[in-house]
Amino acid sequence: MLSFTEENYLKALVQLTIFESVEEVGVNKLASNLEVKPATVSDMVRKLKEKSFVNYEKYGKISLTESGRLEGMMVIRRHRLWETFLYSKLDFSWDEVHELAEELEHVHSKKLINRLDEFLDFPAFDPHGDAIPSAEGEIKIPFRKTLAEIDLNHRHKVIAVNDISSEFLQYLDRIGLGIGDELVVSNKEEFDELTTVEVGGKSMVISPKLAENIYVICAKCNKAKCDCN
Amino acid sequence: MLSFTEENYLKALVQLTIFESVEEVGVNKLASNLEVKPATVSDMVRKLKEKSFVNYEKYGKISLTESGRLEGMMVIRRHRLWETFLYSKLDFSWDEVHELAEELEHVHSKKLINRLDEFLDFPAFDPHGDAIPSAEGEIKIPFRKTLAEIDLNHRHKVIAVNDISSEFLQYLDRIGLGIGDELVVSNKEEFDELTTVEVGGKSMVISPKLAENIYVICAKCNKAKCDCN
DNA sequence: TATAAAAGTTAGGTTAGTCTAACAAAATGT
DNA sequence: ACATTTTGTTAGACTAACCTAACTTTTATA
Repeated sequence: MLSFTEENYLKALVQLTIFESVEEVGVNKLASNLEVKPATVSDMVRKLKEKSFVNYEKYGKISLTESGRLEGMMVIRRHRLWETFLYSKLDFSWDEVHELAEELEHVHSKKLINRLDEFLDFPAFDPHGDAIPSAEGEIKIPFRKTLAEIDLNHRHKVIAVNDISSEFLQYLDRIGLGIGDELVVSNKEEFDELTTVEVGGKSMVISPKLAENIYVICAKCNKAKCDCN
Repeated sequence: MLSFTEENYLKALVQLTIFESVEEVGVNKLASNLEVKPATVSDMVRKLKEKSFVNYEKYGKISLTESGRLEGMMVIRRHRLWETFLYSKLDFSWDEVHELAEELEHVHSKKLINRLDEFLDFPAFDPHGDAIPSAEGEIKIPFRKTLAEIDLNHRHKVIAVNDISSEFLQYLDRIGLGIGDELVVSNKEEFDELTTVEVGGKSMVISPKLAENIYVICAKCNKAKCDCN
């Protein structure tokens, strides 16, 4: 069984490679991410290599093996499911949940986490709008963009919101925008950064602040990093 | 902040002293309870004494200080609340919950555990029928008796059951006995240990096996150790 | 009450995960 | 292409929690 520490290394590696769309990462970067010294990482990486969780050669870069990737993903799955639980069942605010989930994520039990998943009704995203990996360690929609970042006239779908306070959700409700809606940005005003959005045959103007809090993916290829231009 | 290990020592001390109604306990007993060697306990107890969690003199007995008692009680509170959560919300069976709660009990957050308490509707007992300490570290009904142990003609209330398998609960249902019911033992047969119980105006005969699995308290003073004879 | 048994302590060793300090390799920039 | 900077490694040390083996104190019993 993996130790608390080993799990944190694998989680950090997933975040620094897979979530950043790069293959490998250096010792220094991993060390600063984990807030330990490079010397410590050097040692630990040797241990993780022996256990076949990473590929590594002296003075080289670190990359995850398949089993390392899976273990790291499982930690992230647990983290995000617990965050969702704390937020949606125990009424914690979205900014409180991370710290607690750092502890809860290390409880190892596939059964527990799958039951929790079911109890939460198989959520796709955590309260920060990050996708929750499946029990198989897959993230269907790994990358997000905000409404503020997408190209004009390209059909997108709302998948999550960043600020999930009830006021924010009520505001979205009032203007008629919700998770799952498909939309197109028809105009972005340089001068005041107002974004015009077409949704459900209607047109609405959205502030930069609002746009930055709405996550979308390409409606056609179901990815944020899409190439279906 | 207390370490995982220190918490386990304090939890064990609560179980070996308070729950057994004794003041103090020896190194060997604590060691065997924790499944470590006496030498290890000797060291650790010195550390706990420095932190004022226990009273201890060389070659003497170990007892909890008030702060040690409180910390130990908090671990048990967390353990029992998580067990209740796993059992009543995630559909784990009563024999599966203990192991998982051993891990969950070490997540430190007063806020989390109090929210969980609220979410579970302030349960008084965990799925094994053990009382859950309050946020102040108190157990209102610290001692339990089974139906097999109580005096004749003294009104008691069913507070919990030991075996909480669905078959057992279904059996209780069939014979018409449930949590909260008030009853009186009208007869105990020496020969075959059958117990006759009066409940809701009806009389029923109960096997020793069943009686040992039903926890009761005195209906008048709400305690198992009652003096209202 | 002397002595054997039980209970407890101490000394020294191990492992995981961290550190600092000194060193080595690789990358970068004129 | 060489010097400098960046990056990574190694050696040696520390702490927490455990161990074994040898020793000491307390307790129980013949």
